[in-house]
Amino acid sequence: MQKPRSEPPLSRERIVATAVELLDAQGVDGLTMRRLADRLGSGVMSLYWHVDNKEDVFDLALDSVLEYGGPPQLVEPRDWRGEVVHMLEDWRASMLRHPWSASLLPRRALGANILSRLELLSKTLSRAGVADADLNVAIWSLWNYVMGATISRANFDLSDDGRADTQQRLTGLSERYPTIERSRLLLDNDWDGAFRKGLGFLLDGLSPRQ
Amino acid sequence: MQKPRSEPPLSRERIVATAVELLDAQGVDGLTMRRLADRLGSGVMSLYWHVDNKEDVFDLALDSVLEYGGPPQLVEPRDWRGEVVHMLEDWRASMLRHPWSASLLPRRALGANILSRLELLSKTLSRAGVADADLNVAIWSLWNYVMGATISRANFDLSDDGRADTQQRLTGLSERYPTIERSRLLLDNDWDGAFRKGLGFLLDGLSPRQ
DNA sequence: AGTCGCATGGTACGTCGTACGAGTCAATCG
DNA sequence: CGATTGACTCGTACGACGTACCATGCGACT
Repeated sequence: MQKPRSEPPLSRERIVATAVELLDAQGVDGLTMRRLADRLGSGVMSLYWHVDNKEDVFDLALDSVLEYGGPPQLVEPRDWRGEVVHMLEDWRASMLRHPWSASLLPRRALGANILSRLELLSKTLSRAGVADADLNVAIWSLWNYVMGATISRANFDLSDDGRADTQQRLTGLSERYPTIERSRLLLDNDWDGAFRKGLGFLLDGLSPRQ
Repeated sequence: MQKPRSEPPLSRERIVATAVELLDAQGVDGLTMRRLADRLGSGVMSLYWHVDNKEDVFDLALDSVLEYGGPPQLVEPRDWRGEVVHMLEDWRASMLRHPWSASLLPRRALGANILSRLELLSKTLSRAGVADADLNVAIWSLWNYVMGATISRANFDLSDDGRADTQQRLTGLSERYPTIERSRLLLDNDWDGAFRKGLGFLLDGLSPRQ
């Protein structure tokens, strides 16, 4: 008589993967150690052999979601703008696939995958001829832009339940915020286009002057 | 024999103000309904008469910290760039005075004070001659930049306890992230300067073309 | 056979958010 | 004047949480 052979043994990787599943399904508040253990078919305290504490799980889950595969071969290696845009759009897409990551990131330290992306960004801009004095500013500006855009967007996804809500809240406020209303700022759904266009403007500003 | 006359009556305002104090002192996880009630000299459940639940407290505290007094009289009314910069720097400063706000913002809906700032931004850019088609993109780009910059900065404040930590972690990683190391990206402390400079680049990119 | 590491998980403690309902007190009404 | 009402306060209690502590099982090595 052996165990139902249902579950492979616990491991850090399996825990993290399952945590990501749970976060995707239930959001930040939906992840509890008990639920996580349930899904893994293990006892709660067994997790603590592989993981320091719940914060650790958050850190690992977040970093695991931010891996970058690198630019596609299609891109000309000299096309620094294309490389930067590709990496940043991939970054944003990764986070939007897991909206909880946006609300988690502000409280967590920089994981390995974030540092890799920053390193790549740094190298690319440097090769593109951005002056050393401007390099850090450029990197932070791009990073900030992506972070802000992603967080705003993810936030809207969460707080809108089906748009009708916002629609209503806004018409109630339209006389107090006329310009917002007129420009339909909060109803414009073309997030991807806006992201790309704004990124373009930012890169325009950052480009080495001729 | 009367009560020690120590505490004024409960009110929504007093609750929010005390919540902000507590958040300032103890951070996001330091705010509990019990501690809040203690500080107010009241019973825990009394809070629930004035406030829906803990989430509500977070929302109110956040919005209360983001009020904007408007630009100083010194600024030429035609100086749209100055106005925008002033408002955005004030925004950033307000949030950095209360670092918990940065980690709270990503999960909350837009409060009245945030909408006011967006409205002001919108109006100013519109008057400055930004094309209608670019207006939303411009607003979001600026908002995103400020959000990202502030969140990153607040996060560093929290996670660095005294810098020595980061210093050490980084020297361990210097061979893996050479460009970051070389540019001293994570050790450069001139956050304010970087913010202003990056904002300048962004505004350059957004400025109406001549 | 005995020992030792890795790995698992049951029990229990302290803390949390908050539902429920009983209590106080001033203003209002018959 | 007593009765009623509404605004407000709060003690108790419940279920869920993170995790400290400790007992147990298991394969490898002596």
